[in-house]
Amino acid sequence: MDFLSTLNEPQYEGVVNTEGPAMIIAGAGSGKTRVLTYRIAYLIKEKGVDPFNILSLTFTNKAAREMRERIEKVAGLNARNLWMGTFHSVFARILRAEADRLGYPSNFTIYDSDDSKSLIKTIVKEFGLDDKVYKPNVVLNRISGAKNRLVEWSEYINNPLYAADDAAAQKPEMGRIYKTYCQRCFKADAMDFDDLLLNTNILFRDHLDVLHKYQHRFKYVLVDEFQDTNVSQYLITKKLSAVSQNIAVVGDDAQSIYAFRGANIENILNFEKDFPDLKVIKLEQNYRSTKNIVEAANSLIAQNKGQLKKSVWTANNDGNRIELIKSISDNEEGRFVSSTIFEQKAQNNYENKDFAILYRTNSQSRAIEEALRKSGIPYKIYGGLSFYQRKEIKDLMGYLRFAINTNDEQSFRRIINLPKRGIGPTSVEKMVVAAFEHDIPLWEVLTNIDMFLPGRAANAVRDFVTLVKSFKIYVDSKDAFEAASHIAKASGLLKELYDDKTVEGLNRYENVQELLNAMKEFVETPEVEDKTLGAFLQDIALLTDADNEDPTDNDFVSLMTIHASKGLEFKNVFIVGLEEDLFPSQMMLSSRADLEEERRLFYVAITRAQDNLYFSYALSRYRFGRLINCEPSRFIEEVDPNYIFVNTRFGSREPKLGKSEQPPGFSSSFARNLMSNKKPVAKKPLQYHKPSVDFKPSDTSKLGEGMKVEHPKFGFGKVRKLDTEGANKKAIVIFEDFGEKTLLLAFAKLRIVE
DNA sequence: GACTCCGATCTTTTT
DNA sequence: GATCGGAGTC
Repeated sequence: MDFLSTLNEPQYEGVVNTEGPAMIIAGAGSGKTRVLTYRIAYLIKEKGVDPFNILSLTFTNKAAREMRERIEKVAGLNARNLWMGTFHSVFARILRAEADRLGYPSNFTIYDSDDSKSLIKTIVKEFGLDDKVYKPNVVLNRISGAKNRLVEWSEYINNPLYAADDAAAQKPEMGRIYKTYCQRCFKADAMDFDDLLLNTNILFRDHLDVLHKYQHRFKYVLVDEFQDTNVSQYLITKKLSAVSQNIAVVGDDAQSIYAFRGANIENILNFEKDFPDLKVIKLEQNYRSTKNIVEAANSLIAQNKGQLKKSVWTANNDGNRIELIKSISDNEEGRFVSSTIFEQKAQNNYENKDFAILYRTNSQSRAIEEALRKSGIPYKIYGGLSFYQRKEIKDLMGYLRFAINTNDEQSFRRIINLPKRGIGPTSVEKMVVAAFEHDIPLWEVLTNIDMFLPGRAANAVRDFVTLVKSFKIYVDSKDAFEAASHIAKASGLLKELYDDKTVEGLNRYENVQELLNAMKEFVETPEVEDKTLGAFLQDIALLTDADNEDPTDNDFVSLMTIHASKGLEFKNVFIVGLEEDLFPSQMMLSSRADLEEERRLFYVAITRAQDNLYFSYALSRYRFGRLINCEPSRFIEEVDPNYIFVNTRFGSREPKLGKSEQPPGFSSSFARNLMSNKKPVAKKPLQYHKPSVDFKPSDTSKLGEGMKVEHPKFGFGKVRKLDTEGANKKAIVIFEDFGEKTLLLAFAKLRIVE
């Protein structure tokens, strides 16, 4: 085993201790992936274990793919039979195989969080509740939290503790919503993300023969990113390895950043309890970063109270100190980042792909993006609105999903009136309710529509049913690409997009083509055995954007959230938007009061960097379309100042803003104050592009034809015509920048200029 | 009952 | 800067 010679002592231990339970605590940059891959390779080559008997669970599909490739390099091609993937994808596969045990068909649909949220929204509406109180996000989080602790709705409803909790939160109907939500999912032959784990637990709990089968099958279980697993996931792995005891978990408690999703650090403690003769191995040498970066990260994380004992160190060079940059605005911050990238590339021969810009929230990418575009630096944004979340893609997917599973309520709602066929929300609601009240599948209501819906709409539904039936024939007899192409055309979706000649319309059309291309590729891949549409949908249901592309593939700067950066490394890293309330996030602090998790997030960001690290904050920033003042993040002060070097390039002189970005009231003295004082002084938040005069609808009573007016959105214009007849008073205004608009006077916020 | 348009509202992170 | 919901119209 020549490859073993490259490992250090604890790494070696981590690889060869394959029998019995093991916990590998791996500090950032300590070669964790290496240990995992070598461990699997060692099992196959040295121990002669059949790859078929190894289950390796990772956090993202991408991590799984990378690991598989690396193992194949070391251990040869038979590694292909490994069971490797995310918890969700692996257990979705098992659930499909055993679906009948749970009363599900094996072609069940997987609801993504958008589907879940809209289902919750309809339920809240049907119950006649206020969706301001029962916000879909909040309700879903509550349900998700329960499921991840294996609390099913029946238990939830009967447990007075939960009822008391919900009553205290002014949401007494939560249990009822939970129950209905589950029933609706089941009826639609659908599982949400959490169901994939919960139902696996139920499957293993209620069907011991199935459990035994998989216990026998998976003789070796490996779990990556163990700190981010939730109770539901942990129990699955625990059950699977109860007989063989060959379970290895790898993780770093300092990098646990998914508690909001139910991740539970206590799993680590439970693991020690559940597997008492456990072998603990600590990887503490960091190979990734300079000494300055490692120590800075250590000094930060030392502030956290709850953590395992571990001391990360490195033999690498000191390297540069962390540069702290303050800027006046988020735009300037963007300019600074892009000019620094430019200089670094010129001076130190870095390529674009050596740079990453990390931020707390996706919405922060905009200002950075603009600056990079202006300086002609190629970049790529990860995350944000993912490809599969785009409307046009979801529309087509809705058709495809419905053709596979005609009980999928969410897809049904999406496509039933798209393109318009004269079936409005009232009719839709009638059909869905009918299915529920008569306890029959939705498809049965549709095929016997005369019994449930009178008149015109029924005809439209009949046509729709005929259309879907024809789609099903295609789905059954053709491959994914042919079936989807046909459906895209015959549904009229493609034509509608094609007819839209605006830039966005063109974009949408291309996106749909891209999806079809992906199917073509899928169908033409020789290793893919099942080329049906159903197989394709199963394949992509659990994909995320991050899985689609490899940042090392091409030469561009990477922009992403810190969460998305987990597991990656870059030579140069910018952490931008280091402002109080943004990072640490206001929301995180107020809702869960978990400063430590935010700090771990910062730790993750810092430890992505190999050579150079930059902290950056802006003293004013656009949020919610408004310019607000910001204070530097407390986290900056928590890093030992010995490792930080304050960049004075911009701080020493008064910043100049371009005219277009100077908000009213942004005087040079204000700017000076911002830069010199530690805390910016401003009596009121700055307003941007908001007219100084209040726009009131009552102003419009004095309106006359030919008058010059101002509108908060459209700017200046001239009234061409007033229509004061009848109940609907209208004004037709020709705006200088936006052309002719018809405004309803009851709502129009017009100000008379002269 | 369906459709259209304007204005209000909201943004934490993700499988 | 998108999406949602309400009001008004067809």
